[in-house]
Amino acid sequence: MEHQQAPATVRNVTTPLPAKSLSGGTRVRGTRQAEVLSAALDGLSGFCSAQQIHAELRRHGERIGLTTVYRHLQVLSQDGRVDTIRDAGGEILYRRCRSKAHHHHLTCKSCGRSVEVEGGAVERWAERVATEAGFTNVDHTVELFGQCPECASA
Amino acid sequence: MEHQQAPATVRNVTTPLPAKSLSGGTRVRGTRQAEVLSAALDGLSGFCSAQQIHAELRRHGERIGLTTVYRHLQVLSQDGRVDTIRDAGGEILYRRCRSKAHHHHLTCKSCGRSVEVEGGAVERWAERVATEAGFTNVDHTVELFGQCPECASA
DNA sequence: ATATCTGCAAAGACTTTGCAACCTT
DNA sequence: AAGGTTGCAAAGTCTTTGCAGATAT
Repeated sequence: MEHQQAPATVRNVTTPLPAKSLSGGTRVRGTRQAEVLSAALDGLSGFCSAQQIHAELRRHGERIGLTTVYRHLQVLSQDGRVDTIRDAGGEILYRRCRSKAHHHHLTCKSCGRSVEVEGGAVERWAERVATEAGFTNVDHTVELFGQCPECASA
Repeated sequence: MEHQQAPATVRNVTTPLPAKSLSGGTRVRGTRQAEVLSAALDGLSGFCSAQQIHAELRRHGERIGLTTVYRHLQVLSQDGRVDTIRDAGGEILYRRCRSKAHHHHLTCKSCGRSVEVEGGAVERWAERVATEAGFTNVDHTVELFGQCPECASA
């Protein structure tokens, strides 16, 4: 997986290409599995692993293979339609992007729910620190973990 | 996979290594492997995976098994004597801690070298954002990646 | 002498790939 | 009918564990 911020040397001028009727939701090939997976992602409030999502779908009686789940999530993340992070165990966790802009996540350690936070300040800090060290083309990963209000009171 | 980053010239510094009398609770046995691995870590300027370190040691003629490297690194990280991060591929990367205080890393995507950066600004930002969302007991992970001066000019 | 440490082989966990059957267009 | 899609099985990664033999104190 490549963490590459948009290179400043992008000469690829606007080529919208709305081609397919990408009406808001997912439009790939109208397969049952694709839709079901998409719906599952919409229902998620926090990050989940491919295996968790798969298990959940099966539990609901859906007929879908783990391979398919992995393949869809892979494509979706490459297209930037889902965010991915890695948990402590190295598993990849997925979550549908809410905002299109660059952002970070504040995830609850207990329930897994997460909120997207705007990180202008961090962005500027990263840029500054990098410049001071002579580094260029800087990219960054930032994740916040804590306990959400609900879990804290419980 | 082709994780050919970090040249990580492991200098075979025959560190004197004070006569194995670790104060405190941890008692380590003075084995050749343990010393060699420790020396390798001291020579690292950036993060390296267990496999890279192992390969490097073997290249230098050291007789040490991959299992042993993994086991030592595991213990060292639990004791907080080495930092660990995960690369994009999910591999665990290790590096001897330089400063004891809380800090973050700015790592070169090309050569793997890294510098520790002080993150007061981020800490404050994280705290503020978390509080605004009602979260408590907040923790965070921040990693910066870019291209160092040397690699940029090369 | 003996509690540890080593390291090969095998097991585990997660993810990707090969490929024949299946389904949508 | 054509071509993308699916999913089982097998392969591939990185990492951990079982256990017998080697080693430090």
